[in-house]
Amino acid sequence: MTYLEIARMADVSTATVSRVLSGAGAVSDERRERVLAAAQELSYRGSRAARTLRRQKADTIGLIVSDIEYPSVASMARSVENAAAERGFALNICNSDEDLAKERKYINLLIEERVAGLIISPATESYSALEPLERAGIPVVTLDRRLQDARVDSVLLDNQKATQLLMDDLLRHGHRHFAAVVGTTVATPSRERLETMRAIVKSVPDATLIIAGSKLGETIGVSHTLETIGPAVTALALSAHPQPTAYVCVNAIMLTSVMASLIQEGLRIPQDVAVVGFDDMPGFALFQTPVTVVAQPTQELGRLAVQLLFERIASPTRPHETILVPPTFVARASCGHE
Amino acid sequence: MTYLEIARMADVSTATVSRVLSGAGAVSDERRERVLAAAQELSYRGSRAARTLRRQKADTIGLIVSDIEYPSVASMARSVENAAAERGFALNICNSDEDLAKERKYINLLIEERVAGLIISPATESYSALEPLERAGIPVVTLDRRLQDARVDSVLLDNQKATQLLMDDLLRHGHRHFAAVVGTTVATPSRERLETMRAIVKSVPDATLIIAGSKLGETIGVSHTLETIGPAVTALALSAHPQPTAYVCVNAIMLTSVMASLIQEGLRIPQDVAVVGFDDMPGFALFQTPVTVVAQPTQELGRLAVQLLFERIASPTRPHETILVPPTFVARASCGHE
DNA sequence: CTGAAAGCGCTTACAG
DNA sequence: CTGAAAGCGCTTACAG
Repeated sequence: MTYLEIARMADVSTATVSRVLSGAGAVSDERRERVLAAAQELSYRGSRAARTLRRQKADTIGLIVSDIEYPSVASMARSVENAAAERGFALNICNSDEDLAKERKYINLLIEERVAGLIISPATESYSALEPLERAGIPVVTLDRRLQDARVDSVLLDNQKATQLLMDDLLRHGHRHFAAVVGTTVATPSRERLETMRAIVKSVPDATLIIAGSKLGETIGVSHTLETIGPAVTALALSAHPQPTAYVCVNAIMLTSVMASLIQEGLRIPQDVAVVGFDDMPGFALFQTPVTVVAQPTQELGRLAVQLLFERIASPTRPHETILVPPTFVARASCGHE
Repeated sequence: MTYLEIARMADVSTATVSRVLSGAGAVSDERRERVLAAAQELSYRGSRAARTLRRQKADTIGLIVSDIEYPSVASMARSVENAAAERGFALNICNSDEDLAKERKYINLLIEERVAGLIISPATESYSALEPLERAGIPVVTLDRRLQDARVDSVLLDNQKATQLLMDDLLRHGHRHFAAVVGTTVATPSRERLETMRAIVKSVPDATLIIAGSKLGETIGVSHTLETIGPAVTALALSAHPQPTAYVCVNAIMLTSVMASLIQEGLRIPQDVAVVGFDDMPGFALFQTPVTVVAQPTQELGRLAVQLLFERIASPTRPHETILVPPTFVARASCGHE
């Protein structure tokens, strides 16, 4: 099961075995054959740990996401996995649940794994959480999010544009009173989308905006979010003056929960209130009121993140880059009355 | 960054450092303090590769699923991750896409990682794919699926019971002509559900059953499945004699796709046809026709799989166990007319 | 193109 | 409770 056994069987040195099996270094055809035959014969199975220890670097990249249960996150993760596999790299996926302590734990784990690089949707926009990675010399790309200071490469949706698309449509449908349904506003998507909404609302006479979100850490887990966010948002919004007529939801799960609560309150969509959101989801087209959303090109986001990461690995000193990916507006019925 | 540096700073041996930091072996309080202080001071970060190489076993377990983009799969994976983390184990998640070659590749990868155990939803029910794991001495639990011969521990839904619940309801609603919407029938859930449907249909006079599935390997990826399965199933079913009035779908994505196609064909649900399925999904309650399903307790399935795996690790020779978890019937509107 | 040899950072009998 | 020393399975300058 080790190079030594193969070396003996093939009557070569372990160095030669390594050169053949790792694909690095020139070996004569004749010896190569013998090594390959011996490896086959012994049904040799390598030790990634030995290789990693010796090279001080694993053939693995890390991926820290908020929660892979979210459909768009799962889609990005699949895309990252495929792109990593194409390059011969394994992928280590971790869920932070927007929890800084968990994020720190997983960052430490991945450093101890000596991953060749890390793609992360950081729980905050502060660089400090990522500092240990820099000290460990591990390249980082942020996905779906970015940092306040551009000290890493980033790939994310053009949130400003996406929000604009949604708001334009709602304004065109006559809406003036908005509710922003967000989770933590410490992370990029919610913060950027909320900021854009604020700016737009400010520019429209008599328009209002309330923030109907959850406290940090309250939206842990899809099923929990599904249960809690709708009732919380609905209670807040229905007691506001003026009451919002348009709900803009930061993701598909929150949207589903909010819509269910509004319907339960007896409100009709879109006659009484509009409900739109970011992220498409299978089934949104089949809802009793089909859901208008801006969709993220999740596959492309994942692919670009991997591409950027490997470019960074290849040239560690190149200037940092931020790629903003354009959203797709999917007009269905939930955006409101004329 | 290594034990040697800590050992020097704390004026102890590397053996003592190891005993303190790995938590194994008795060390005097005084020395323990010194080691901990030195590790802190040097902001020490361990090498999992070194530990794994030395112990010939990683503090990691593997999880091979069909496709984590499926909502119920993601939910199980999260549950497995949490249960593994509780025991101090990292988790390595791989997607096989029901592809035997990919599955083999990932099994090899996890063997080379020297994982302490593997939880897998195998792409077939044959034991042979798992044989390399036995040779490598890696304990295995199958999740959501089982093998033809009970040579491993298994945790899965009670598919017979689940199918019975769905079929009883449809029969009560007057349906006699059924379409089974399945993916590959090589894997457990589809096979067991289909078999149960066959048996039930056989026992009801004049009842018919058609299999409206996809060829093996055709259902790769959620978005692809979503696009292709509905049209394929609809085309087949609408040309059948007699035409099915009830569609039983093996998972939430297929159900969504089939429902969309049927509606597009002008059929009303449930007045013209009933559509029910396995696996609940966020939003099913908000569909224009809310969807009747049997839900899987995905969290429990994941938790039980980890529990079984660690019991197997602790006692490798105990008899194999298969846990059948009961389904939950969620009656909504799509199950049909009276 | 080839091999001898050192060494990556841990753990673990073994002896005391 | 403690330390010296071997060794897990690879890779990689180095010398030829």
